[in-house]
Amino acid sequence: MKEAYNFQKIEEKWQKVWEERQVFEVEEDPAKPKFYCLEMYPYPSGRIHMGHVRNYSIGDVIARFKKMRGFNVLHPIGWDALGLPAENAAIKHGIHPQKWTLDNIDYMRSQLKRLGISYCWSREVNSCLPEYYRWNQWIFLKMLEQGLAYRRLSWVNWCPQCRTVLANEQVVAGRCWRCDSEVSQKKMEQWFLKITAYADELLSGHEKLTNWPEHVLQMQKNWIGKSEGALVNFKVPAVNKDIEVFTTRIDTIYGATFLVLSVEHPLTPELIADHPEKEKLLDWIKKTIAETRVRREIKEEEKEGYDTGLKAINPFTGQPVPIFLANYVLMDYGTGAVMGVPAHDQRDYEFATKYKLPIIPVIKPDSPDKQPPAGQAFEDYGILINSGEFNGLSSQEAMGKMAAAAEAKGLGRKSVTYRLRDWGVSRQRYWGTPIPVIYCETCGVQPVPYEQLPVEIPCKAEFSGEEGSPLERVPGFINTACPKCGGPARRETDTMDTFVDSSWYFFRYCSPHETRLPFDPEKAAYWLPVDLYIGGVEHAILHLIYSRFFTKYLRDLGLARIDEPFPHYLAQGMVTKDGAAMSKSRGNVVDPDEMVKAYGADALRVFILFASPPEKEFAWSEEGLEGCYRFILRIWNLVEENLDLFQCGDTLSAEQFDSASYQRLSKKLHQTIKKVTDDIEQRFHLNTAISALMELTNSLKKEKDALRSSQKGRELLKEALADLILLLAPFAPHLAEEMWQKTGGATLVAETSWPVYDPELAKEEMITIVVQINGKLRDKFEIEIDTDEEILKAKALSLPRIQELLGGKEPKKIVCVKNKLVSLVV
RNA sequence: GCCGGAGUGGCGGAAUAGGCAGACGCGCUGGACUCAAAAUCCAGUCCGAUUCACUUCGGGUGUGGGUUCGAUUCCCUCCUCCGGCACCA
Repeated sequence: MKEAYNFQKIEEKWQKVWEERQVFEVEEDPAKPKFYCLEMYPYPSGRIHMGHVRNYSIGDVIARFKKMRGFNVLHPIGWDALGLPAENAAIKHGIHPQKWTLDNIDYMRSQLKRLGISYCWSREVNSCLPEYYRWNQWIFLKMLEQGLAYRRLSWVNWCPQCRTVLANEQVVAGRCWRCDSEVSQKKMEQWFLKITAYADELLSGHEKLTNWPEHVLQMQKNWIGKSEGALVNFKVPAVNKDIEVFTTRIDTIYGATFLVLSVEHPLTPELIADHPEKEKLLDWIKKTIAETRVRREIKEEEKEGYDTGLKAINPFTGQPVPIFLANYVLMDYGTGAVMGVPAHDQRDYEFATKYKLPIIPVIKPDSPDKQPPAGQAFEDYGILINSGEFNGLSSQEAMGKMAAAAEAKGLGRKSVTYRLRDWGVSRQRYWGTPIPVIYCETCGVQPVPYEQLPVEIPCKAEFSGEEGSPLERVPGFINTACPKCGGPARRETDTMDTFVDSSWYFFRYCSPHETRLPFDPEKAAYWLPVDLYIGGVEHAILHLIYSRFFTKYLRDLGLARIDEPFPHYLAQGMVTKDGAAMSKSRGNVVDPDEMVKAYGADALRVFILFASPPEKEFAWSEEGLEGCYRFILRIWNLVEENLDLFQCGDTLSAEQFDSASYQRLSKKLHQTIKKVTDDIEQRFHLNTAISALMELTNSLKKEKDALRSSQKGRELLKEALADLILLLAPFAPHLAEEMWQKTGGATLVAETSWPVYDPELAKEEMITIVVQINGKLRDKFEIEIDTDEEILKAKALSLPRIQELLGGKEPKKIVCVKNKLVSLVV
């Protein structure tokens, strides 16, 4: 009696078994090779979406596969549980952020379990619990001690909608990355982490990341933005001060006919102190600062500047040059001051033209065809002219010599500048890690002593949505005693950017209940680095660069022993429907719950892995899902129909051995094992691995009747079915467990070894040789593998069709490739 | 503007080292089963010719060129789409 495929019953059954038997719980085991498989932990927004299903299904295939291959697999999950939406929910629906978050986690955990992902649940990490975020505070204090965490007054990106400060990375095209409202500028005391101290290593470390997608490395490179050049001092006799500029083109310095300072430059007030139109200037400066940096970027405004009336001395020419203030110079890059070389820089050219400043060419193109069109600066390298003793040198030679000359005279030096800026971590928010700092009127800024950690988020607070952090209105939180003098003091009310949490959570998984340190260094040394990290490319810059920074810092603290946390990063593609990313506003969201209900977790997993390779975009289609459901059903029926083979005692007596059929299936089986293994292990092409399983299933269906008519055939059929079940296990684990049990498997599939193929049996013994004439396919023939080229040639020439086409002519040339083809040229 | 990635049937995609383009799946067409439908099973399905037919021929991987006996694959040109950066001195 054939049993119908009841996925609901089967999936529930095996999820329970895995949980009860703690199949995926792991401990360090030096005897086994380890494998740390990690997917980006989710923000508990309420429900799992298809992007999560894809991310976690990919990871689960790898984790289950590695386990079957004998690895000690760590496959953890947790929750990126602090953050803005919880607070918004509190404002909107009056639910406490903690309750909202914990409820969401409970539901999403159940969803992940329903998908059958093989997580080690005892290591679950939750960043909104004090036992986790106290270590954010601990790390922060360590950084504070070493000057890597610091506080300064700075212009910050301010989102009026979210009423908070945003990191540069959270501003996208001048808008808030979350709510899309326009970002303005505000000056505030802010905490920063000195990621720039690691700028060079973050860049050079890329060399070790050979298993990262090229475009992600490129994005990080752009973000770090290293540029090598020189710092040069221009003296300003009128105020007896120096203005230092950064330039990557010191070879053009003889053409520097003016200086331009950012309006925010510290010397600005002094320079305009005696300006006749001081008031007008101050107004303009105010306006320019108010106009956000961000907005300037969008509009690419016309360059606008004011002459301060003062002169600086070009240290190379000795000539005085005017000093301007202008809107196109950024204070937070380089020194906030640049030398204007209008002949060789397009921006300076436009500025000089507008304000009628002299344009002196000092670089000549090394070939006439490089001459730029009229109205444009010549920005390429070339040969120096009008440059005194440096005339005739190439730009490259000149840069070294001129920097050395400047240095010798104490006028400058070689220098490297980065676009990367320190990481502003202050947030005026409630649902975040409190920054563990106390302000005392007498003692100033005091760190919270380690033994007082954690500084907990106070339970009671009001969520009115008014400006400022809710923490500012919790007296019990704010008012405290100074740890140094014991006098009355005030707590910092800013909380940390949630990217701090995710910068080290992968360490915490190694020892999630550690109470003395953020994590146990010995355990971390066993598990780390993460062998495979899988997640969306939207985190290519932020999360992945912060995590690399934290890893290097934790290494320097002596806690970690690795330089890079994720040597292998698999950037998973987006899930789309109707040509666009799934989103509520577009109304094209497909709910995983409904799909699991209708087709089962196994079918959903198989489909989401089958329809495109992991790194590419994935287009949702319910027909496709149905197709995968049918595939699963076909396997189920195939196994059901042949269950008798697994019963003890062979009752079938027919004996008609079909050798051809036997050979075909045997070869197909071993080739499939090879292909599925290689596709998962080496290429992560899970889609082609599944298609190979489909092919094997089709072959089994085709050959099964012929095979069942002999003892030997039945043995092979049995073996093939058993292997098919094992190969299927990483993709459709519930189905595999159920069928494995039905066919008499004593162990759990999850604890069974991966099938091994016999290379001899996987080999083709006959191979098709293609015959081409002038590159066109004209005929083909079958021959034994590894046949000598001479024989191939003879055979090809003897083919009637080829002889006919040659018409008695001798080929001019014959190319023979073993096991491939014979190519004739006439 | 600069940097990176990608363009293959009606659709998602395959071709792993330069060697039979279109595996596998969806969709579609025809057939079987059925009173009928659904489900299932079988066959076909790149385009255009050609043959009663087994067939045979031509074209074909965004465009145009190049290297090669041979190019989806390597090189150059251009087009389109996607992503990142963007007054960075």
